[in-house]
Amino acid sequence: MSKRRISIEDIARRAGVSHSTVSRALRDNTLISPKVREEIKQIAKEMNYVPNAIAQSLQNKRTNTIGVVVTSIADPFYAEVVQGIEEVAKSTGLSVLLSASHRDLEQEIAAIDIFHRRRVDGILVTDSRLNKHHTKQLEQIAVPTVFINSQTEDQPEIFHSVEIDDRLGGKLAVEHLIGLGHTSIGYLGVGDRSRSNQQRLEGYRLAMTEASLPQMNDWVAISDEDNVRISDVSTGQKLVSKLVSVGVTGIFCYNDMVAIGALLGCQELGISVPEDLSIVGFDGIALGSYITPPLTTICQPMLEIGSSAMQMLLDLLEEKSVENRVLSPSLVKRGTSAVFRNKYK
Amino acid sequence: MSKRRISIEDIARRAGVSHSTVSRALRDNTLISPKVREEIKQIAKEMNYVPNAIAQSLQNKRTNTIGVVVTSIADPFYAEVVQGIEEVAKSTGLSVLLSASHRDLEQEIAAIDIFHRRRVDGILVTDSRLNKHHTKQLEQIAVPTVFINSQTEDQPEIFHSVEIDDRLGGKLAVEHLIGLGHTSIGYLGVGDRSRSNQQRLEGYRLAMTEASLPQMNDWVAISDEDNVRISDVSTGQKLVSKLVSVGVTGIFCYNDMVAIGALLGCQELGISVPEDLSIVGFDGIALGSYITPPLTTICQPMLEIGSSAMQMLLDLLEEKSVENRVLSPSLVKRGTSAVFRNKYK
DNA sequence: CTGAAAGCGCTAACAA
DNA sequence: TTGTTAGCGCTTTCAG
Repeated sequence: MSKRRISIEDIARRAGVSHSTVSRALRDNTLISPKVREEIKQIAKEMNYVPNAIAQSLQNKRTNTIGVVVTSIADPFYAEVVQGIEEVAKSTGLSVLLSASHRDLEQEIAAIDIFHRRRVDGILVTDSRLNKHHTKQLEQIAVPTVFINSQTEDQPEIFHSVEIDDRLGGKLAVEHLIGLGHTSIGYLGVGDRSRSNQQRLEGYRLAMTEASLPQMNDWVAISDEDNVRISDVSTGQKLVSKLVSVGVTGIFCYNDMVAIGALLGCQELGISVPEDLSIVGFDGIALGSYITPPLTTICQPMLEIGSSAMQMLLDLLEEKSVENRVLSPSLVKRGTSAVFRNKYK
Repeated sequence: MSKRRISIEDIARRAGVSHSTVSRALRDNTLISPKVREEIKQIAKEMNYVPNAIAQSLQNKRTNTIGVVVTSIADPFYAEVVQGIEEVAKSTGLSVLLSASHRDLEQEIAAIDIFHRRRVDGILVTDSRLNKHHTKQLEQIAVPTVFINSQTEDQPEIFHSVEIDDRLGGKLAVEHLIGLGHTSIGYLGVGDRSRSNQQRLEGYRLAMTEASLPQMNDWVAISDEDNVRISDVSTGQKLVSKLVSVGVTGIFCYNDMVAIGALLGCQELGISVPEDLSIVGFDGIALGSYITPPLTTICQPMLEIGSSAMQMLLDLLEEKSVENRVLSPSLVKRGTSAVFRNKYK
């Protein structure tokens, strides 16, 4: 905090009033006569007074700060979500503290704990790993918390959340491929995001079943959970050959980064997309539209996810009752998916 | 901050000691006998005590918080820089408040102002628009501040900064193209980033001059500064045709997003990269390596920029003297640049 | 080794 | 309409 700053006492002395008069004047309290109010504000300005938000917080029991836990700051998906969050936070005068969990439960808990000490007014957590064993802790914290796309399978009911309908997304992706005439369709998933991966896979199965299409075990490739942490791109790049070798002509990938990896893998293998293989991603990150061919994907409304989670938090702060939200993703048709054509015809 | 939390007074009462003893015990002050210390810690744990960082800050005149202003949270370049910042901040027990300026001076100032009220210990600003007219204000704020890749042309000496050597970067890019045999080389820049655009252009000119290559005015295309704010990708996409029509065979783009736009533009125009045209970007964002062909670029050490700016701030906080840093970018050869081949040979 | 008391900068009863 | 006084929860002299 450095040096000595001007305080309301300094202003009071200069204005020949008490410090509480200054406090009131600066906050436009109508008890103070308009004239005095203006004078005091003028003096404050002259003295370059900057209110001490820390002292205000201690008194008001409100920090006007929220904490946001993201998996990684450089993750293009959550970057957009955070942008949505920050915009509405800023417009309501809230500041945001940001911390990365790297999908690690320990780090997630540590971040929440720090937020707690700092007495943030609310917390937003993405991709949470918290499960019911932590429910008690969270209850004690007693800070309004909203989870965004939580990875917890057994989510306690007391949790507030904004989520994407992963199962619907998976279904849409696969239905799209089926609509293009594909019948041998694979799923390329990640092992370290239990819930969303599971749901997207369920969507895949659902679509296959509804279309009365056969399902082979080896049409589903999921990266090893306990693997050294490798990037989603590498996952896609490595596993795509496995799927191709068992004859699928369309692949639904867990997300856009995996899909891009798959695309890269195809290039290496000399497989043309979408001529030989159709690929569908998930997320709708900007990157997807810049690659060649542009990626067909299931788009999550990222900004909206962020802004509505933030809005939910604001409601919670005002003690309004809120309802968990499940947002729907939508298909964005681009260049990596095409009508099935039998090569050997 | 909600409800009533456990305070050291509560613990003191339960332990039958004074609150100052508790305060000392919890911070492992050796004045307190080891036995009492342990007891008190035990009680604190049982009572789920969480220290109030706000009260501590008020007393200590230190918030253990830094403020970071970025142009946009979803900007892939600054996202990586912030990641570098956050990592070292976290390791030193500092939390980071994040705010976006959208390259707007007003918003930048507003963000800094809020950080000031919140009494952050230090501030990091990327792409700053602040000029010497604001020097006084900044001096008054008297909070250690480090600028990252500032856009200010007349940077006051009192500013601390970490910058990339844009001119060197530009020179490297163009020398690379010259080395490939290109002689008609264009620059595709942006009008709203005065300093870095200027410097990169200078690097371009320098390389051309040193190679005794001719320079045409219409080989340089720069987006209209006062234009409605359009994305860098659109800038590249729109302006590339202009450059191509005047016969350049290689283009150095202001940054990777512009380069990607240029690439997209080429696709529309039926121009093959790198066969008909070589393109070099700037930044080295991950995205560049996922597109086809992968982007040749001038890479900035993003994580290092972030971590060294943060390190500089830490030194400033410890009242050490610091020296401004200018980091060197480096060429990353990938697929968008190739040896010049005369089509009409 | 421990406690009493002051104070960080502010807000808000309660008085005047 | 304004001033006095008491805290918010903590750290830190200064006594004991």
